[in-house]
Amino acid sequence: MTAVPSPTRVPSPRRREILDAAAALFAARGFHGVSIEEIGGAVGISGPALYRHFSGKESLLAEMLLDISERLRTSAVERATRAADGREALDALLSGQIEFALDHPALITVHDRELGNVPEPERRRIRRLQRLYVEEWVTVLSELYPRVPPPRLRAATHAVFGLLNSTPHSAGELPRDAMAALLHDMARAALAGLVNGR
Amino acid sequence: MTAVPSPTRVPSPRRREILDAAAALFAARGFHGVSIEEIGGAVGISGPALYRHFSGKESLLAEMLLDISERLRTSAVERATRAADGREALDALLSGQIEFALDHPALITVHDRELGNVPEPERRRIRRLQRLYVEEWVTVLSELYPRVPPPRLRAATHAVFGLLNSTPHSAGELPRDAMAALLHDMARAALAGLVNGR
DNA sequence: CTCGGATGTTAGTCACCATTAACTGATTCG
DNA sequence: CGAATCAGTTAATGGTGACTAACATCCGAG
Repeated sequence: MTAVPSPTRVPSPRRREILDAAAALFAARGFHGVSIEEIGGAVGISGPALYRHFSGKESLLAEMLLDISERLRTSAVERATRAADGREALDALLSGQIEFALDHPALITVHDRELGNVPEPERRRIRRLQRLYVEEWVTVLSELYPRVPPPRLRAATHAVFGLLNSTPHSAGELPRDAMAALLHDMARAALAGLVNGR
Repeated sequence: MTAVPSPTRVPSPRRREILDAAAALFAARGFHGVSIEEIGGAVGISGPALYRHFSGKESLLAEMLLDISERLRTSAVERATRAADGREALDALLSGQIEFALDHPALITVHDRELGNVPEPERRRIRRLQRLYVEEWVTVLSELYPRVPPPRLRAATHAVFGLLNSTPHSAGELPRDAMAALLHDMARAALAGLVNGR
């Protein structure tokens, strides 16, 4: 009985390597469009060897999404609490999400595409983390725009995520720094437009 | 030899029904995550009966994406040419995209998710239509913001699409009209932020 | 030195799935 | 009345793919 390492806190480099390769493949052709054999091939081992590292294809996906959700949320909490005021907190959240989206477009893609393929125990946990991440933003925004009701802020948050996560679509259009600045400015303006209305 | 009706201009109600059901399923679990049997089941017929209407699963997807791309683009061209000035044209484009995104979230989802699963002759056509759609926006925007270089406008356009297409994520947050107005305002503000910079 | 665990490999197995074949009942139209 | 076409049905077929089994190799302790 070879114990498959569960969500341990010290992931072997191999596991991470596999997760990265799988993310790129899933982003390109979708979870069901990629075979175990291909994922293995992408890291130089072949097919069933993956079962030495993950208990199955679905749990590989689950761990991938769980990891992404956790990284996003903990980073958000850290950044928001470090900030002095609301405006600074918002900028910190924006920078965090933009950095992540620019550094890991494949993860962004998989993250909002493949939740429906995660089996049920983990699906709930991922959803929970995603909700917490959104609520982190809503909290910051409601300090900044106290007159805007929370459902509106939630919708606005999702809209901003959509804006920031457009990076996989506008891949080579601009150099990284210019893209980061553009997204930051547009997002901030969009949120300001929230309160100005028409 | 039963002639399978190709992209005809008068789609039978049955075809449309099948396309709608398939779109919902693809949006939920991805192209390869849905079986022919399920698609048939969703419209009350079973499995192979689909081949009376489409020549295969891939061509079903191809037709779906082609139809979406065409609707988006022709609507954009019509609206833009009908408008009096740049500002009006932009508002018309915004309204069109928002209306579509609110009415057909599943189509939006499939549209930017599944292009990679369309076989090659049609893939090119779809890409072409998508590019034309983007260029329609870029044209309008470059009239409105003549000092902003086109690559920047293109990136901004993708960002705005991301913002507007967030509707599948913020499903029940707001009533439809409020959501439409919110998205419109945020998008316009985001684009204005394009030129103001910081 | 050797034993055990970690990490691979190749060769099944078993399910599922897209597609085709063969057949059936309606409806239309000549 | 037919005959053809339309729109279904159920029963193969063939391929692919996730997962398991059995076997090999490499190391690092004891």
